[in-house]
Parts: sequence; C-alpha cells; structure tokens
Amino acid sequence: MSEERRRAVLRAIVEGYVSTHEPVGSKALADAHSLGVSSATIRNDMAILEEEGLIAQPHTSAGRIPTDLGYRSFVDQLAAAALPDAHKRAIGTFLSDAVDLNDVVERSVRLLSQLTRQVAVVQYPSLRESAIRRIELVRMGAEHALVVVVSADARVDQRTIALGEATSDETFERAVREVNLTAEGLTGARLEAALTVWAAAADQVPWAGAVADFVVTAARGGTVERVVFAGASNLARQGSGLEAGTIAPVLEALEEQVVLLRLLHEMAAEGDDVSVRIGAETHLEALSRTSIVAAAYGRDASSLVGALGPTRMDYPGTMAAVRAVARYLSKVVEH
Amino acid sequence: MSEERRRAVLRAIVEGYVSTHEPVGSKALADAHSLGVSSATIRNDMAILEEEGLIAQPHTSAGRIPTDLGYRSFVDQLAAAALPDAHKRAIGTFLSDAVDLNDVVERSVRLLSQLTRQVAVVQYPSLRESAIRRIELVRMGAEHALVVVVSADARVDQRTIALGEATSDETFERAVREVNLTAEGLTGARLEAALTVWAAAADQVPWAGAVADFVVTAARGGTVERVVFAGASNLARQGSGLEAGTIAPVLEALEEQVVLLRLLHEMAAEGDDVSVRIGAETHLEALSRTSIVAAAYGRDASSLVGALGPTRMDYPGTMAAVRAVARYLSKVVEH
DNA sequence: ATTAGCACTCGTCGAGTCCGAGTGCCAGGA
DNA sequence: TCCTGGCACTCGGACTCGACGAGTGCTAAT
Repeated sequence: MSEERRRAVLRAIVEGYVSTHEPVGSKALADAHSLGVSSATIRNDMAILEEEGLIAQPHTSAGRIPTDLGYRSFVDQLAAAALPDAHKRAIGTFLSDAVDLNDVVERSVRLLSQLTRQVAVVQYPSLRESAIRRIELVRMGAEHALVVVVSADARVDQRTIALGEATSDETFERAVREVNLTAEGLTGARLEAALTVWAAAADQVPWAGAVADFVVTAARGGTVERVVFAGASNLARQGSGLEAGTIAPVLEALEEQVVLLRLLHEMAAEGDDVSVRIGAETHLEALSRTSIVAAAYGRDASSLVGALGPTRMDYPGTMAAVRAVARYLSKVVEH
Repeated sequence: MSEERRRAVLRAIVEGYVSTHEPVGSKALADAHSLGVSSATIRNDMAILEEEGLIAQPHTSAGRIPTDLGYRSFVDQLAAAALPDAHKRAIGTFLSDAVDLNDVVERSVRLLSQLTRQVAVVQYPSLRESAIRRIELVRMGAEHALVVVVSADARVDQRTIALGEATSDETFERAVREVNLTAEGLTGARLEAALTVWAAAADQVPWAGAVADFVVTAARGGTVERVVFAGASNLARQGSGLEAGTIAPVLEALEEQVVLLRLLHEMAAEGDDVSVRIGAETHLEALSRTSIVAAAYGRDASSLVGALGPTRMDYPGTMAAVRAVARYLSKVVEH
C-alpha cells in the first residue's frame, strides 16, 4: 500500500540528500526517482513521514532532510550490500603481507579509511589468556630494569620496574633463571600461585613482587586496551557535511581513548553483524552529528573495527566495507 | 634610531595580531603599546616595514598583518623565554612515571600538545647500535613464527617470518638455542658475520637467513622511523586561525609519515637549539599556512620533538615549551 | 486514493547605501 | 632631520530592500 511507497520515498530522500548534501523536494523526487506518482502525492507522504519524525525541513520552503530517526529506519531496512570487487582485491593485497600484529592493525585502519573515505577506527584485539613462554629482564641503569614477557600466543609485553635498592649481578641473574623456571608454560591461577610463592621466597629480591604482578597481567591478555584511528583528514575535507565548529570535538573524542572504547563496547554488546549508531544514538555530545558503523572481529568477536563519519554518510557502502575488513581481520588474527 | 623603533613596531604588530587574530592599525599601536610616538610616525614605519616585506595589509583600510618574513624576523630577534613554573612542574610529574619507551613518547606528545595548545609531534628515538641479549622464536601455526629480539639497551623488536616448509619441533628448538649462542652479546659486523656463518651451516633450517637478517637490523637500531602526533583537535578548534579548507591537507600531511619525517630531518640538520619553520619555509604546500617549532633530543640529538600550528601562533611560548620537553626527553632517554 | 492547481512562505541573491577604521600625504614645528 | 597634527580618500563590513523562486499545504476534482 502507501505504507510501502512511503518507505520508498524515505529511501529516496536519504539517498538524494546523501549524494547532493542538499534538502530534497517533492518535485525533484517525482522527476528523478520514477516512483510513478506525482509530486503532490509525494508531498502527502512527506507530511506523514514528517509527523512520524523521520524527516524534517530546515526551514519552510526548503526540501526535506532525514532526521536521525529517518536514517535509522533507512538502515534497518537495508539489505546487505555487496562490496565492489576492486575493494575486495584491495583488502587482500593490502593486508596479506603484514609483518606483525601492529602492522596488521595499522594497515587495516588505513585501508578502511581509504575504502570508506571516512575516519576508520580499530580496537586492538584483546587477546585471551595465554601461557608464559619466556621472561627476560634487562638492567637499565642502577635502579631500573625492563621486564619483557613473551607469551605462547606470540604476544610481547614490556614494562620498566624500579629495583628499589642495589641488586648484585648474581642475584639478578639468579632471579631471571628462577622466574623463568617458575613461570614457563603456566597460565591463569596456577601461574599466579607459583609466582606468589616465588616472590615470597625471594627475600633478596625486593622487586620480585612487581615482576610477578606484571607477568600475571601479561598472561591475562596484555596490558591496556587501545584504539587507533586514521583518516582524520576525511572529517575536515571540504563538503564532509560537518560544520566548522563540530569537528574539533570529534577529534577530541577520538584522541580520548576511554570514551570511544566505552562506546565500542556498547556496540559490541548488541551482537549484530554490523552495528550502527546514528547521531544522538552515540550518547556523546561530541559525536551528535556523526554516525559510527562497527563490526566485531577476532576469536570471540571481542574487538571492534569501525568507521566514523557525518550522519549524512553512505551507509550501505560503509557497512559493506566495514563488514569485509572485519571478516578479513578475523581470518588473520585467528591464524 | 628609528631602526630600533621599527623592530619594536614589528614586534608589537606580531604580538597584537597573535593575540587578537585581527589586523592591527597604527592608532591601536600608538595607544596601547606605549611606544612614545604618535600614530603618524608609526604609519611611516609601517610603510617601510611593508616595503621590506615584513608586513602586509589584507586590503586597503585594514590594519597590518605580519608576513612569513615578518614572523621570521620576529622569531630571530627573540630571546629565549622562560617557561612558566606551572608548566615545568607539569612536565616533571607527567613524564616521571612512564612505564616504557612507548609510554614516554605517548605521554610526551600529549603533554606537549596540552602545553602549547597545538599539534605536538614526536619522532621515535632512533636508537644506536646495540648488542643482542636474547632471541626468542615462537611458532604461530604451522607456517609462521614470531621472532622477538631483546637488545642490551632494552629495546624489543618483533616480526613474523614464514617458515617455508614444515619444521620439526626438535630442529626448531635447536635453532633457537643455536642462534642465541651465536648472537648473544655480539654487535655490528661481528654479529653479522657470526649469523651468516650460522645461517649457512644450518642446512635443515631454510628460514635461518630471514631470522639472521632481522636480528641484524634489530641490532642496528630498530626497524623503521616513526612519528606520532596528538592534539589534532587544536587545529580545528574555533579561532585557530586556519580557514576551513586548509586543515584537511595538514591532517593528511601528519598522517603521511614520510613527508613529515623528511621535514623533521631537514630541521634537525640546522642544529640550532630550537629550529622554526614558518609558513612557506616548510616547502610543503599543505603546511604553507602553518609553522612548526622543533627541537632535537636524545643521545646524539638525532630525534625531534615539535609543535605545529598556524603561522599566527605564540612563538615565544611554544619555543619554550618545546625546548623544555626536549630537554626532559633527553634526560629520560639517556637514562 | 490520487492529482492538478493555487495561494503562501521564506530563504537567497544582488543592488544600493552608509559608516568608520585605517591609510597616505603634506605642511608645520622641534 | 625627524616627528606630529590634520585632512582627504579608500574600501570592506553591515545593513536594508525588493525581486525571485523553490517548495509547501490545502482544496476541489477525478
């Protein structure tokens, strides 16, 4: 019925506005989009859509613009779009010769920002618990040492600790041997127990506790969560659709890891294939004019990759690109 | 003589324009800056300064604005300004409890961006040659392995390599022991020679060459040069003095490591305490509206830290902050 | 339910006007 | 020689005004 057509009108408005950046009027729709009805009918539909809160007009005598709700409705009705072949190939070639985890993440975020012409965001994979393979201690000056922990799933964590008081070379070397013997191959609770015993027994080594703590957290799956982004220039690019004043807060939010991480976690909890937050749905003042499209990747789908841009963005295309990169990343991370 | 006063006028113009963002006229100068002369005299001086290319007027009947050359002259006459005590303390507390090199760099760049309210840039310290302390190999799946090299100066480099064909666990373990025995404590040419011999002898280990190569480059001082930045939002902040269109290219340049690195290298070569590039002096189209203030840090002063902002920026303050952070970084990096 | 027609709204654009900040220049004074 | 007061001049910014036109909402007809 007309319900059907109203959806079509909404879709046409969204597509029109996204591509032209200008409010779209009933006449233009009737002419271009072959809906088979006259502009008057479309006007009636528009009036209803406006009542439903899906579109709005910036001022009388201007065309209509989708509201956040309108975009939401549009996105929800969207069938998964296919990614252009050229992009598919790009993903393969771009990511295939990455050289370590850092490199994979770095390349992914660049690639995604290029595919979507938006700001790409990648959360570092939060690796799961893993056994200890080797612990290395390197002296740095008289009072500090670097602890390097290599775990069985090929992660490397490092941190400097204070030695507190002078430690002789012999006791230092002995501590290294001991902690390796104690920790190697262990994981989780048993690792923690063994290290606690060792630290308590090593009475000549006041910093044993610090080492033990760090080794345990490293085994638990790395230190802190991190997010990297690329393509910030896409925000500022002429015609991005963001007014001058709105982009500084967005950049701040991007550099403010914590707030972004929380948002990503929320989105991950939704459990969809790709999850989309539109405008105010981000619940962040700074991002109230932007949308974010994200997809989970990795073993237990615990990490996220996404793209962030103005609410007026190409949702089908962005979603396809994000989905594809997430799939590929999953493959790579799971080995 | 009047030469002296003309310098003062230039300085007053720069300071006035920097703080108000508006062209400054002769009347305002005569009133505010207690130069002890009338506006007419100042006008005459201005005419001369304009002939010399140090100032310009955006249009007739507007005040004067410093040109790039004007800023340059201003900067060259600048005595080293002192950093506010509050900032000094901030540097100490902020950087003192950094936990590893990454952390130091990360904190520095954030701190500097806050002190200067500009985009801060830090080049990773390019560490010098160093002996090998320990090499760790971790299998990843059947066909790849991760090489982790810990060097004596507490650097950790890692990279995945392809194993080529199936390798038994025993040969793998043996290779690890052998390569450690071969490389430990060595450096430079002797390291390279020893590893070449080992790789040639290990006929059951086709990937020995790849390992040897990576170990040598790691010993040479790490993999690739990197630059990190923070505070991009300061560029976009309302009233930064950059027109809407100019900030996208700047962000692009920042993300484009190579081009930025070359510029920093050039500046390092100048060998001043702090080195300043103003506007077109950067020789980069994208940065033609921005200035960059940089100072070297580290052992052989081989790495740079800097701040980038609109040509209309607070040079004395920025230079002081950059200098201070560079000093502190030097201290930390040299242990 | 759709359409054609019509009156109405309101933002944009260009022309015209005014105002004042700031200048350059000149003649007179230390 | 250098500085100053005075004066005519320029020109951009802000404001007003009116015409234009895109786009709408409503109503009567199909």
